[in-house]
Amino acid sequence: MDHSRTYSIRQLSKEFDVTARALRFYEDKGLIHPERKGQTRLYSARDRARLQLILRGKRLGFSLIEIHEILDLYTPKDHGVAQMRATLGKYRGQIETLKRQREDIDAAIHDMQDGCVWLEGEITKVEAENLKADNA
Amino acid sequence: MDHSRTYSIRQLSKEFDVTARALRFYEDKGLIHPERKGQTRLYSARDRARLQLILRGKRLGFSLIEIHEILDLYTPKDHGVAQMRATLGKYRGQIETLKRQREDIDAAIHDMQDGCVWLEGEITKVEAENLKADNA
DNA sequence: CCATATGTTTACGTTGACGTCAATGTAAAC
DNA sequence: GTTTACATTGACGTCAACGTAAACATATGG
Repeated sequence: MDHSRTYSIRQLSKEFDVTARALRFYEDKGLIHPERKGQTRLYSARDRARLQLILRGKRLGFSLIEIHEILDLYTPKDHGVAQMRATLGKYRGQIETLKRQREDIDAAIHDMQDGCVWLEGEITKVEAENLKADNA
Repeated sequence: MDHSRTYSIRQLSKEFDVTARALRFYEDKGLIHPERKGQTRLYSARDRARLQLILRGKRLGFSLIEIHEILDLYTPKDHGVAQMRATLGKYRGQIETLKRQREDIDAAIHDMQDGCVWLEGEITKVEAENLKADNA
């Protein structure tokens, strides 16, 4: 994890399996701010980290706007205690959101596991009947 | 949880805070199939349960198409052992998907909690400095 | 009897998140 | 030097997931 190297748009898009178009789109929406060497974009390790956060946010079903707000929480801006307290509140709100989401996931996993157990039972049932029929 | 009663479109939309338009849309996409008394829709407890699953899927960031496939897993269709085995595979795949998603969530929660701790530290730091300045 | 509330279908509008060109630049490879 | 590969910026297209508006039926209370 070399912190000083840079990445081309192709390298990043390949590594994370997103299109270059998507990366430019994220930049357009203010989610990443890669440097420019002339015209071409140079992504830093920090940009890479932000991209990881973006993609994780997407996997969790957040919109780009929401992800933008989340990313803002990661960029330190110490504008007085009041601001910091407000940011702290946002952190906690975000944690609550995520926890609720985890409850949803846990419920879904349990449902699916119950379904698995039931289905396995049904399959063994049918197989038992097939055996009985074979022996008749 | 009376299993025999029915719900109007308004009742459901109010209870789950979705518009009637959305409910009709979900029906259009084949996600729910309420009965009709004449023209008007009558939602059963089963439809209500499916709606819950739909909304949970949405909260988890699944598309309506994906949710449709998930819902299919909930509707029993015993078409031979081969089909059941295939369905079992889909169940397990879905479980894996959900578990990966939970790892994402856990990571995000940890990040946010780290951020909280750090921010709390910064705030107390600044407060300490303010105190020092007051005593000077 | 009429207003109000709730229901319906059909159709077009909108927003988000990109995809898909087109026209152009640049840099390495042959 | 020219082809090849990858870069750029617009501009328009597209798909999902609804919103919104029009035009109408049904029923219920005052």
